[in-house]
Amino acid sequence: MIQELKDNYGHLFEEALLNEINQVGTFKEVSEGQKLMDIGDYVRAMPLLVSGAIKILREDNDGDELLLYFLEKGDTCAMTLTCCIGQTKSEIRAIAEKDTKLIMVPIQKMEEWSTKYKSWRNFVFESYHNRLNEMLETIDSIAFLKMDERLLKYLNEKARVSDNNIIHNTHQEIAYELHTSRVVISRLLKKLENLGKIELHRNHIVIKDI
Amino acid sequence: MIQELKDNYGHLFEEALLNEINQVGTFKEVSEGQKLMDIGDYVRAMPLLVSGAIKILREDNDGDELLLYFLEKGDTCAMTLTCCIGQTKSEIRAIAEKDTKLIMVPIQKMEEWSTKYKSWRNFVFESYHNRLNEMLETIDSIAFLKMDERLLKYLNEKARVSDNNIIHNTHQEIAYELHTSRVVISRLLKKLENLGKIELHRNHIVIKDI
DNA sequence: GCTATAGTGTAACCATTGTTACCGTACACC
DNA sequence: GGTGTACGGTAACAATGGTTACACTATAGC
Repeated sequence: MIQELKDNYGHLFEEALLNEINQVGTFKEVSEGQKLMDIGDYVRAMPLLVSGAIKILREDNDGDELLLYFLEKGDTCAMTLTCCIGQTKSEIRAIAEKDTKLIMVPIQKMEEWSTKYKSWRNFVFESYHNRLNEMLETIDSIAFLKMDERLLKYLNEKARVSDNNIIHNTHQEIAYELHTSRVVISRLLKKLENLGKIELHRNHIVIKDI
Repeated sequence: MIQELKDNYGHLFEEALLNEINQVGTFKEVSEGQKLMDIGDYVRAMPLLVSGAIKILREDNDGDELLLYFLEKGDTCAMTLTCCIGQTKSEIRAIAEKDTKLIMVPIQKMEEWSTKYKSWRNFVFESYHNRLNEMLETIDSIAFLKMDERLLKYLNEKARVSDNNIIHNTHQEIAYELHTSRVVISRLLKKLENLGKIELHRNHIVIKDI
């Protein structure tokens, strides 16, 4: 595990902290589609992403979903951080977007490291910063963009995260994440195909012109 | 200033920290409608709210606005925190919702106090936590609610923040903050009046049934 | 009092998105 | 190969919200 740590967090943390993480952290692999956390769950450990990607979703009382953002390697979940401290329940759902490796750190260490390591404090603050900005991005999209623009942005983001210009999703799945209906997505995708931006196939979409 | 500090932050911070804040902080009063910070501004000090309220707004490239949330006494601006550290520009606009008193703390102290005072660290984390949750609330509203529900929520929130069931705003102003048009707001307000929930007057609205 | 202006009410119309319904096709499973 | 199911295309319609246009009224400034 120490190698993964050094590769992904070596530029952030000093040797001593890396060693501490190595001692108390547990390595975890999750496969695509697996749920890491759900709304209402209590949080007992903090994830440090080593590889892969995790999507963070919000859900309302009627069960309607909405994709908030993705976590990638080098990221951690800011929601978790605050939940740890306040002992509150999770407000979001986390699902592996693809096969993902992460290191789980027990929450008790949070406080201790915040005192001891400046790099840890900076990492935590930076994390909050990134997450807040991603939330702003999300708000911008929902508030200011029309559905076709949101869809295009979504497709590009998906392609970027999966590092692949082929998106393996059904129209229904896309509709869930953008909180709209399958028919609307099919309609807009067809329009994008006619514009030459994508190619539609059963169960996957090829991004041609990003 | 020390009295205001003790009244509003005495339960959070220890004596020593209160004294430090008192020494390096500067007292500031802003009147309703005054702009505290704009998008693109660099941030040099961190505000601790003593009384009043500040509204936080987001704007897109076309100049369309959207209300994100309110800051009230005991709050600080999490955006500021991250901007301080990263030396990045503000992503949001802050305008006094009513006459407001605050204490400005120079950003250099942030790092120092984070090492020295556990209560400061907790305050900062708590702050992030609250702001993230407020952003989630905002996302919920935009994504899952219809305009009439959003309007009702907005009116209630305004009434709560101003501690007054009379809201002194024109329909146009409300439209800006909800990112819609004046006509839509007038239409929906009239509907709410017909339902007996509010009373419409020139330049103000009375909330009857919250 | 007269006038200009800001604020509000309302109708008519349009654009976008959501809903329902139905069809054809690919694919897995038998 | 036959069948059931999931996936996607599309039409028709409804609902919501945005736009334009215009009328009326309260108020401020003269």
